Order: sequence, then structure tokens, then C-alpha cells
Amino acid sequence: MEYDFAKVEKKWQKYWEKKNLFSASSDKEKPKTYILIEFPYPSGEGLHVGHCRSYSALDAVARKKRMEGYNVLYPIGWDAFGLPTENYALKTGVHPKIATEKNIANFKKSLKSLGISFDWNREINTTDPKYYKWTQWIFLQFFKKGLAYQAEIPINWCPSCKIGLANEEVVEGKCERCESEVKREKRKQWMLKITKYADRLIEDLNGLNYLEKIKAQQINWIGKSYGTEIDFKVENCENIIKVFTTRTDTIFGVTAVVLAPEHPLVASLLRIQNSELRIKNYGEVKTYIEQSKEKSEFERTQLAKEKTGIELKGIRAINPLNSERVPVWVGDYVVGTYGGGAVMVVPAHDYRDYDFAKKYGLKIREVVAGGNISQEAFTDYGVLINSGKFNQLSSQEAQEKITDWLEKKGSGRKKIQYKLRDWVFSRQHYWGEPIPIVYCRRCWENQSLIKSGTKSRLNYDYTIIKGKEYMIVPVPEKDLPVELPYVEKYQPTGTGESPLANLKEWVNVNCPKCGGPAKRETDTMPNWAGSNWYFMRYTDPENENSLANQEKLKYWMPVDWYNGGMEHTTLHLLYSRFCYKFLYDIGIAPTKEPYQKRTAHGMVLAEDGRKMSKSFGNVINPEKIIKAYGADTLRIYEMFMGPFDQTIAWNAQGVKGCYRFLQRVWELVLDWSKDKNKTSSSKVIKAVHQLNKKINDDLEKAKFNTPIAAFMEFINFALRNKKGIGRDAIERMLKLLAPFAPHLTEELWERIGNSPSIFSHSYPQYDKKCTLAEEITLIVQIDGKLRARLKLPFNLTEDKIKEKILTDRRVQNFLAGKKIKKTIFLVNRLINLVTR
RNA sequence: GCCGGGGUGGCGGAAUGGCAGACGCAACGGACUUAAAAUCCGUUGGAGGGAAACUUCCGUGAGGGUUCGAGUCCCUCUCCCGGCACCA
Repeated sequence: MEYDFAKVEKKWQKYWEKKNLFSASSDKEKPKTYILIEFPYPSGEGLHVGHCRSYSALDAVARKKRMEGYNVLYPIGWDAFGLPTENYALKTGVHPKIATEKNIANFKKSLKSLGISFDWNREINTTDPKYYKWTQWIFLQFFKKGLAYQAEIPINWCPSCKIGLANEEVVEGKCERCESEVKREKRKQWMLKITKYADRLIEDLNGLNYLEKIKAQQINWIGKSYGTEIDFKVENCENIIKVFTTRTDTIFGVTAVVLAPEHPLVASLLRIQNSELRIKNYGEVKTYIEQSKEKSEFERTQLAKEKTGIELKGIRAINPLNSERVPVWVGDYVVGTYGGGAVMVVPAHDYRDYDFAKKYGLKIREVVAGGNISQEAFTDYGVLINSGKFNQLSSQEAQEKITDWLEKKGSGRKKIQYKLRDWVFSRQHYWGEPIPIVYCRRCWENQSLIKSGTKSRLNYDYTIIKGKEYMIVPVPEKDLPVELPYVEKYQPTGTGESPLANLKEWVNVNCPKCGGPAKRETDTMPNWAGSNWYFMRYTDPENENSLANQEKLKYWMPVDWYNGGMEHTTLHLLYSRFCYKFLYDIGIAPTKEPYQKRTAHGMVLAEDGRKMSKSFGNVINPEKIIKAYGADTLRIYEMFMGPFDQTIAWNAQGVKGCYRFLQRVWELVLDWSKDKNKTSSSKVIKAVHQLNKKINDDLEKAKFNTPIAAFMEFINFALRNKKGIGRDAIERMLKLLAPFAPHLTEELWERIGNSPSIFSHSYPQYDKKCTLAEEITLIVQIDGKLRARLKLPFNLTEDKIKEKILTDRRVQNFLAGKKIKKTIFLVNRLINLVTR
């Protein structure tokens, strides 16, 4: 009778594998369901209980769907390029390729012992050249459509390690490894034009079943705002400063214009020597700009809450509304990459400008009535004052009228701005997909010979390396993949280039276009490149002619349910939606959106409430749990521990509770099987159908903890009503439990004399009639307070019930000396006698 | 500061506007045992009354409101968590 989970689990895992029970079929007649979990990064740490939470829960969904007759795709693969493996290689000398293979083997072993019903025939690996051939192919399509381009942008630079750092390697403004201050250094980077898709990325969220908070976070991140671009002419020259504002109504309150240090006008003004436009405090300005350029993002945003700036003395900008001359400043609190990097300063009606004006003694002019500007900025809407002919208008009216006026004069226009920036697609690392681009000097010379008036666009068609022009030549599709060469040293080059730059024999190639000497791009792609489209590859993982067959994509896409971490909402989720939309535009992807439904699981913390980490020594190893209690216990616990989307701390005692529960199931079923000829009592039938309903309803809503509780209740009930349990109840219960505790239920299914597998049997549907009892408990309230509970037959009328309850002793007590003024009656549920 | 989501026993948490605290853990009492572990049975929000079956009052962060009735809806405040953050 002892439940030997180790033996049982191994037995069924072998059985499933042998029968190939969970591989998605190619039968396109069947309705499909595509269930997806974020494929893991196979780290050296091994499988985490957090992975198990997501995989177990969605496994229950997948298994249930299969029993319901769907053709289910529930695949797994490896997102295996990335920094930790490269760092590990640097430290230990173990090649990333070897380390990755080892880690994958380790993960695979753990996952198999959990018995997740993945379709292992479709396993993919982003570091496999057969896979990244298509990652590179997608990049080439971006390039061809002009959505991949180069730009000089500042990266995180560690002056001591002499390498570029990823954002996650910068901790509080310092290099993670050597703790020196991270600086900003401009480097040429590949960029993807995600901004072109900003609107669609917002709008198309509409039809999708994403957790509301996920939609909100994405919309927030894209940060669309409607405003006006206003031209401020610079006095005595042709230059124009374009500022972006959402508060056109405050334009009469402008007392200065502030430029970001990166603003192109600043550099060009510094170059001008003509006396009219000479910056009087040239030296100071130059120093200020150089200092702020050196500042890291962290210093500029986190540390420098105190605004700094410097006036460009001698330079004035002209307010187009009232022709007023206002001073021009440079301040590094102005974001260079947003809204053109220039703002109009309206101290009376903006907190930031108020601070800035107070600090540097700028004028504060009130133009919207309603606040007390001697105390603080007034940022609400109001009625305009000191605004010439726009006085007396409300802010909203004024915004329209002033924008109209500006548009007529040609000195302003409506504009939409986004916070979203283009995606930096270059990494100066070894362990990533090589970018399939070659730089050719001869092609440049050829084209300049042929066409003297060249139309090539800088950063799209040609680039400049060390002062010389080179054509950007894409590697022909037939030559893909550009394989990542095997190197012995992954040490940084010290120049900010990737370690690939040291491999002369790899870097130097013949130009695929002209055959001349050319050089390869040595940057690699970011982590997100491989995960951008992996869910498409699962539909046809072996395809050598395209990233996936069209018919297969059409059948399987979109993903019906995608679950992953909340931390991927703004990066992976947004990037992959963008990539998919692009592939839709060029006729590869069959739908506008890749994921129909998106949920997120909460983190699993250690018992002490902190993050699990080797350094805290509080890591829970799933394999150890499996050894001690079995995979089914681990699965059940992970689902039972709390609401699926919530962060939750591990509790070792809670695991034991789940183990006890499964043992009771075991005991109940085997005990029952000693005498199988019982028939179910009506109480039992009712209970098991109610259980059935509960499971169906809750799984739809991504609730996994309450179904487990319902099973526990049922088992407690069943152990007390053993006599009334028939085969129908036992079988129904086992089928319902099977998606949650697959090994245990397979074994019991077989032991009670059924043929395996339980998963090839159909999922039970509940009968609504059976969920209703012939007897109900009626709640009796007097003035809204519970005063009695009565067991009554089903469907009694109000009058009959009233008659009955008025004879109840307690009810009589509470009604003594009172008159019933009103009665609220809900059939089979409640009666409320109101005396007030 | 802005945008989300929350605050319910000793703990994790349940509750289509209608029985607050399901289920699990822990704790306590008992059974089994030489003993412990495991297992099983019972008790367990707080305060009061009763010999007892039982029974009364209070109770879901604070205050107000809507309603016959509020953990649930509305307003104000407060604290916690997540995201964004000088985005004009």
C-alpha cells in the first residue's frame, strides 16, 4: 500500500516517452492549442523552483486540453546565448559551447524528472547554427527594409575594464566587476527601428487577452504623448530651436529655453566665432558640456536630482507668440533623446522649471490663474492671464487656439512623441549571433566612381570607420549562417570591440559583392534576438529552407496562451511582438499578433523572504524536493502555494502538506478498490460534479491554487463517506486530478483496472443538474444580520419559507416587538426580513 | 511624482454585493509507540455568558458614503509591493 513515488514516477515517465504520448501531431483536422512557456536560459545554477511553477501550471493546462481532444503544442527549448556563460568562460576557461551543452543536459535531466509533458521532439537551441541561421536571416530582412541602421550612441563604458557593459552589469552606476564609475562613451551600434511600430504596438493590444497590468506597462513604456512642436528662432542667425510641449497654453510664461548638452545647436554655436553670435562664456560652457557628457546615465538621472545648467551668454531665442527675447541655457536635466532635446522653460507652471528658475534667478511669470506661484508651480489647467489675446480662455481652449495660430504662422505644429527609443541591437561580446554584415571599401570606391553624385545614405548603405567610408554589404542569404568561430580567448579587446575583432582570419573576408578585401562586423546580437521568434520555430523546428513552413505557421499561430515572468513585459514581450509584426508585414507571419493570451507567474522567494541566491545559501533545489517527496508533490505545492501571479515565499512545511494530500488520494483509491461494487450516493455524485465545475471554471481564470484546495476538500469528504463512493466518482476524480498529479493518477488508473494512459481518455464534463442538491441551506437574516440557517428542500417559494422561519425560536426572539416592513428573498439562498 | 496591484487569524491564503476566515501550515490536546518520527482523531479570529447542548457582542489598514445587506461598490486618507521616472 505504500506509495513509492520514485518508482511510480520513473515508470510513467518511461511509458510516456516510449509511447511518444505528448508530441503534437501533424493532423491539421484537429483543433489546435498552442501553449507556451518562456524557454529557459540554461544557467549553471540549474533548474529553479520558479521555472517549475510556470511549467507545472501550464502543464496542467496542456494535459487537460489534450484530454479534451485538442492537438496541443507545448514545446521547450534553450535560450542559450548570453553573458553569464561568457563570464563563466572568462573565469574558468571552459568554452561557452561546452558549458552550454553541460547546462542544457543538466536542465533537461531535471525537467524530465518533473515529468512535464513537453514535446521533446521539437526542442530548439538558439546557439545551434541551424537555428541562428534564421535569426540572422531575420536581421537581413530588417536591414533590407531599412529598419536596421547604424548610429553613434552612448554605451555604458567601464574605463578600467575597457569594455562596454550591458545595463544589467551596471550596479548603482558602477561596473559590476571592478566597481569603478561607469562612463558614457559613444560607439557605433546597430539599431532596429521599433519606434516605427509604436502605434501598432499600442493599438493591437486591444483584441488581446493579456493581464491588464501587462498592457498598462507596455503602453506606459511606449509613452505616447500628444503635443506641439514650437519653433524658437535664434536671434541674429538662421538656426531654429524646436521645442516639444504638451502645454502650449503656457507659452506666454516662457522665460528661457534649455537645450540638452547633446543638442546639435550647442556644438555648432560653440564653433561659430562671429562676434554677434559668440558665446561670451565659451570656456565655462565647454567645461560644463564635457563634464555632463562624461556622466553616466545613473549620475544624470538618479544622483543629480539637483538641476544644473549654464547660460549661453549672448544667445537669445525668440518666442514666436510675443516676439520676446529669452535667454538660452544648457542643462543636463533635459533628456537629449526625447522631443528634440530642447524645452521651453515655464517656471510658473512646471515643477522642474520652477526649481531651475529659483536656482538660477530666472523670471517666473504666471499665465494660468488658479495657483499661488510665490509658493510653488501651478501645474493644473486653469484660465489664461497675461497672455495677450488669449486671455480668459481655458487651458484646453487655449491649447487648440494657440496651436492653430502657430500652424498658420508656420512656427509650430501638432506632434506626437514617444518615450520608446529604437532598439540597440549590437553587443560587444563573443557569445551571441554574429551580425551578418561585411564592410567593403572597394564597393564604396566603385560606386563613387560610377555615380559621382552618390545617393547612398550614411548609416544605412555606407558607414565611416576611422575616417574612411565603407559600403555596408549584407551577407547573402545563401551564405547563412555566419557561424560563430571557435575562439580560445574571450578576453575583451580593450577597444570596446567584441572579442571577435581579434580573429583576423575570421574578420577579413572577401566581399560577397565585389570579391575585394572586406571586413566582417564583429558585434554580436543581444540575447533578445533568439527569443524574438523562437515560438515560430517550434511549429517546424527542422526546416532548412525557411524559418518555418507557411502552412504550419498558419495552423499553429498565434500562441493561445503564453506565460512568463513580469520582468519580460517591456523587453522580450515588446521586442518579440515588434519582430512578429515586421514578419507579418513581409508576409511570413500569418497573424498580426503572436500571443493571444499572456499571463505572468510571480517569483518564488526563499523561505526567509529574500531572493534565492547562492550567496545567501537559501536556494531550494527542485531535484532535492523530487527526491524527497516526488515530482507530483512538487507540482501540487507550486500550484497550491498561492495565487499564480503573486510573489510568494517557499515553505518547506507546505510541501509536506501537499505530500500528505497525495498519500491520502493513494490510500482512498486503493482502499476503494478492495470493494469496487459500490454505487455512488447522491451526496458523492453532487460533490464530484461540483469539483468538476470548480476545476473547469478556475483553470480558465489562471487560478491554480483553488483547484488544489477543492481536491483536498473532496478527498477529506470522500474519506468520511467511503461507503457511498462508486467507480464513476473515483474515475472522474482521477481524470480531474491527472493534469495536476500525472504520475500518481496514471498508476492508480491502472491499479483500478483501467488501461493506460489516463491521458488518452476524455476529460469529464460535469452535469449541471448533478451540481445542485435537493436540499439547500437557506440563510435567514434579520436587518441584514445572520440569525439562522435552515436546511430546506430545493425551490421552496417565499411564502412557504416565511411561514417556516416564523416558527423558528431564534427568529421569533429577534423579531419580538418588531414589524416586518420588507422582505428580500433570493431563491434557494437567502431571506432577509427588514424591520426598519 | 506618475501608472499598476494590494492590506483578511500566529503564517500562506479562500470568499458571482448575501454564512468572513474554505484549503493548507503552525500550535495545542488525544490515540498508536518502550520512546521518537510518521500516521490518525479533535480544538484553534477576539472578548463575554452558561454545568452543558449552546449563546451574545466585536472583527477584513483608518474614516466617511451607497445599499435591506459591503472584505467586495464609491470618496478621502494611510501603509506595503511592482513598474516608470527631470519624457516637458
